[in-house]
Amino acid sequence: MLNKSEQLLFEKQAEVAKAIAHPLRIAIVNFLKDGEQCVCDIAEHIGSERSNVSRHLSVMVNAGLLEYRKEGLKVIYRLKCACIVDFFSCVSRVLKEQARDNERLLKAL
Amino acid sequence: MLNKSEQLLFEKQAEVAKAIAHPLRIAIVNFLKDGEQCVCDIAEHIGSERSNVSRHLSVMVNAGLLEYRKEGLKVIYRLKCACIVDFFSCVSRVLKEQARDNERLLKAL
DNA sequence: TAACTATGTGAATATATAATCACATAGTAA
DNA sequence: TTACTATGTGATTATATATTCACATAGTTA
Repeated sequence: MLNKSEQLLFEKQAEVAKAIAHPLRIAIVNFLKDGEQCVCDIAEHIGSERSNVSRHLSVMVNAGLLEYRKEGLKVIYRLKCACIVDFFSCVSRVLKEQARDNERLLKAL
Repeated sequence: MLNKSEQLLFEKQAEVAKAIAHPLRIAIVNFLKDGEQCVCDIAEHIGSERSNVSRHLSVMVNAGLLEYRKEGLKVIYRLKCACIVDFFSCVSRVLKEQARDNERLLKAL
């Protein structure tokens, strides 16, 4: 059976994973890979309401994925850890494998 | 602005990420790192109802994270891709960074 | 000062996800 | 055959998450 500290660790890990697990947030992370951006430009880039983007950003800040600085009226967000790229390389491998499975399935029909 | 194919990719990636982003599912993945297991033993190990575990397993199968084989009455699940380890190494780095931040904060008080 | 802009948040709603219980099914063993 | 075991699923409920709109706030500019 799982002990308390394992449970706690898995909960923490799940929080971080949840903070990534949304299409808009993944789009934001991909945008920020190329450099820091203000809320307003992020919202325009991903095509969503500023208020909504603002909430998604705060989810990621709370999870420790992003950090920000203020510059006049603007708030500028950036990736806190470049290691997030590793995450996507893992996900991509899963997706590629899925694509291969689908191909095999099609051929078998 | 995001184009259609980018949007689709981010949705696919989010699906995979969501399939990992739950404490019980992370516990399951960690258990399966040491080798394949049947539903019944997984349920006992993580301390949850079999029906619930069964659903979590099917979420991960659908996302392409797990696969299974049947052996008599039992259904035995295993990781489909060992690369999932990379994902956790990324998450761990984020958590370590958070811990460091907290330490700094404490010292400043 | 007043008007403006970027951001964030409360409240409401919509939607998705998780957990539980009861039950169906399929294989096993007597 | 009957009784048993492991698994999965329908239906319900509980909980969490996402979105939108209206508005408040803070800094900017005229």
